[in-house]
Amino acid sequence: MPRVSRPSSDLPPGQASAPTLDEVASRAGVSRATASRAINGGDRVSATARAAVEAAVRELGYTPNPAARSLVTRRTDSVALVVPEPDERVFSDPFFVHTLRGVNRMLAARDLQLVLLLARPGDERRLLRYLGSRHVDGAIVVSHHRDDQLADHLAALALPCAFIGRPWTSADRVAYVDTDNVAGGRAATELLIERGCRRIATIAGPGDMAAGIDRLKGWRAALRAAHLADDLVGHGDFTEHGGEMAARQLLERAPDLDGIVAASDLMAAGALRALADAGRVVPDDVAVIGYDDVGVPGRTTPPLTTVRNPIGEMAEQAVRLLLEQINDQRGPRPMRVIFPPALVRRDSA
Amino acid sequence: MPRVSRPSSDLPPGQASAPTLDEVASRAGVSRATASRAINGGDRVSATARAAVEAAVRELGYTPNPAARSLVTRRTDSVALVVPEPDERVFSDPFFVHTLRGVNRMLAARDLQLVLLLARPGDERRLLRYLGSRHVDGAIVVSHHRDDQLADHLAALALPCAFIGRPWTSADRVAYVDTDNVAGGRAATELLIERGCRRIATIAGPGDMAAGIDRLKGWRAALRAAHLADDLVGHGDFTEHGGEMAARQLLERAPDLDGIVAASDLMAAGALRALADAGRVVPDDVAVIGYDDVGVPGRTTPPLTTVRNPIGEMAEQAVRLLLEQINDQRGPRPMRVIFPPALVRRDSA
DNA sequence: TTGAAAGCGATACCAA
DNA sequence: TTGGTATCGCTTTCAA
Repeated sequence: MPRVSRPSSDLPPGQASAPTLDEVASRAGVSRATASRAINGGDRVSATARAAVEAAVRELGYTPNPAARSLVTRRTDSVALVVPEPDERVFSDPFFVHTLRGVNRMLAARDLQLVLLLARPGDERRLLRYLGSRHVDGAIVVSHHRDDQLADHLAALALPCAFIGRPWTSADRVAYVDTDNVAGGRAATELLIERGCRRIATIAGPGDMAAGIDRLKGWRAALRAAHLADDLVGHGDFTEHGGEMAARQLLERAPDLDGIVAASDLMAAGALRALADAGRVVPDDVAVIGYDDVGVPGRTTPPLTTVRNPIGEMAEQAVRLLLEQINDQRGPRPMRVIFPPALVRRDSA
Repeated sequence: MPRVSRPSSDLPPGQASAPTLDEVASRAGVSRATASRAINGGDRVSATARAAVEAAVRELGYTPNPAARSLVTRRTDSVALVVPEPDERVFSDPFFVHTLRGVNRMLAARDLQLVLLLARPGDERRLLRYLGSRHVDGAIVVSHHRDDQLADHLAALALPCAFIGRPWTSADRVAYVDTDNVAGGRAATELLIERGCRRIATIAGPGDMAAGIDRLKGWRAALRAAHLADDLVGHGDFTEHGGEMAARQLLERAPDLDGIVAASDLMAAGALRALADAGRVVPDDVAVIGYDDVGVPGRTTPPLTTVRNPIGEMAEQAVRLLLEQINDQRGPRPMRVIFPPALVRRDSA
């Protein structure tokens, strides 16, 4: 049992109720309307009035009541980041963490607050209810899975939204940013082929996420174009452990494999570990290439060659797409930004 | 350059403006007041009226406007989770991730929304402005550092708040939950002593966090009580990499060390790696003990003996402390809940 | 440039 | 149990 203690205290009796605009106005000797203008747009206010209001604001420590404000502006100045992930896996993936930080930074720059919506499968109703009641001006959705049908629901809500990563359904009805994952998978595979690999496996991502499917498709296309076998498919869940397990199995199935295309850096790192355990030298015996290029690649042994996902720009564009919808009163409308993949060569391939 | 495309679309013209309580009321054939009662408290409403209102709500897809509601209730029904961490490190620490999830779960159970406030050092003003303007009903603060003086500021704001981990300052003015880190550090060290270790090092946490300092203090107390040397102090930053580096240095300084007390599991995992590289067998050559017991310990080789931090319960109690303040109109008042440490024996010590 | 006044959409008091 | 109405704090016409 925990120890609970409650020190005796003689704190001030209650919360000093926050000052209102009225108080600011009367202290500044102007009307509430003028005070409001001085604080906001600032247009059409005399310098004297503005100065007086600003002084009053400072002296009183005034902050506008956000509820009152958004009741009339119909803006909440906050944006939801929706993460439809049941478990904590998402937080251990640098891709997601950097996305979160990128989005947060872009929003902060525009004085918008991020509201984190962690949605477990059962929470979906809650989630939609929250979004539906306009607590937020819009939503950014990451790590989207096949079954949540989030895009359908959001499109139906007519709530401005932007997906990071192409949604499974309603891709023509909602805005999203993505990289060309097919091209990325293909480029990664072609690099190994050029290097001389002939027995190339892949560790694919989850089958219920667009990125996983697309990168696999790119791998397959490259192999077929080169008339190489495309039977070596392992499956991981974007985690390091999953990548390690998958690599072990692949090595068992095909001891002659000489290349691995992993659908994420974390999985590639796991594969490196499995290869080291098996006594294979990277890249001489087996070349390995990852995906994402964030956080992981510099720290592995050897440093990972990978396909770069421009996370910062993706977050930036997602916020831009969202704001366009929020500001254009016409409501949600589809738009997409697709980034080309970029190979980053280090030492693993 | 990214590819931008904007498919032609013929979407519905604009957002159907959300239905208001008035519309619900008139559709149900009752007054707005009755409709409000039926939807909320539900007390003092006839069964007929209630049924009519509920039907109207369903047909119209009505959701209360949160801004209007909180303008009068003076509640926002949302709570901030404040994370004063400059970098993404915090997200790679399972301790933090589980705390986040625990808090989110407890809040969701009470229909409160979590608002994530990631505060970089420069953002401190922004942060306080946000909290000061009563966007949220209260705040939970984790991963608190010496320099941010957050506790002082929050106490001054008179905003209900609860810290997870004892705050540096104002510990007597704000509520917090914590584990007894001194006792934990001591217990961990005593375990190694009982095991027969005589040259025991520690990898301490950051010097600007209470948990880091306290665990170090416990380690020192145990060694002194046993008349053993307490000179082997390494420093890490709660990361695996930091733990590995610290362990390497310690091994160099004291090749005869036979025990390591790490202030977090992640750092212990790093130490395990360093020891393996150095050819030391754990626990026979060197016993290792971690701290936290979440995520990491089962996955290391060998599995980590550690000190358990009851994260779930801590999150639960933090939310409870916060809600007590929110519901008792008397405003913030200090309270603490301290959990006793619990050793979890596995194979590393 | 300024101020008076009309909402925004809910809750809650008070009579009925 | 119900309905009328004041109120929450702010923005935004509309006249002056």
